[in-house]
Amino acid sequence: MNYWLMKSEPDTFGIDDLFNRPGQTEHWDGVRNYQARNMMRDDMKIGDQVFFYHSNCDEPGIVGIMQVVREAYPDFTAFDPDDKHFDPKSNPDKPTWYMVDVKFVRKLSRNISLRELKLKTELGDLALLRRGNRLSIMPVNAEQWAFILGLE
DNA sequence: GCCAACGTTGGC
DNA sequence: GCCAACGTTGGC
Repeated sequence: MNYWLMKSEPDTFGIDDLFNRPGQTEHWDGVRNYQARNMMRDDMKIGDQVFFYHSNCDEPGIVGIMQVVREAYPDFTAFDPDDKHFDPKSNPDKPTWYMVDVKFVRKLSRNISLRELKLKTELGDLALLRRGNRLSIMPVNAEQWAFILGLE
């Protein structure tokens, strides 16, 4: 089993939005970065555990846990001209973009903030903390996962 | 709102 | 294939 971290802006889709979805499940659409897509398409498996990270907000940080419940399939929002993430170069016969379905597992008892994570030398290799990192999906190794949960 | 970092685009 | 211009991300 693998561990991941996925970012979302709480103003757009936060942990509470996932909690309130039917079945507490939602497709993770709108990823338009090849590196992030490749991880979803090639490496994300059912049962993988994912940190839900709130980005671009007052207190960016890890707020909850979800799990992968459906493996990669075409991101249909790329075919919709009215969708914010429409991509005219992607077509249903040969989709460029993929998504997975994720299900709410639990909220953390508190927001483990980016500010706090940066202070932990144990997390030196965490992609989130690397300079200039902009990926919206990134791997977390087992040690990092356990360490972060230990901060809760 | 600013701006650093980085990905993408398109002219050549 | 190079690289300048441009767009986006996301912390601050």
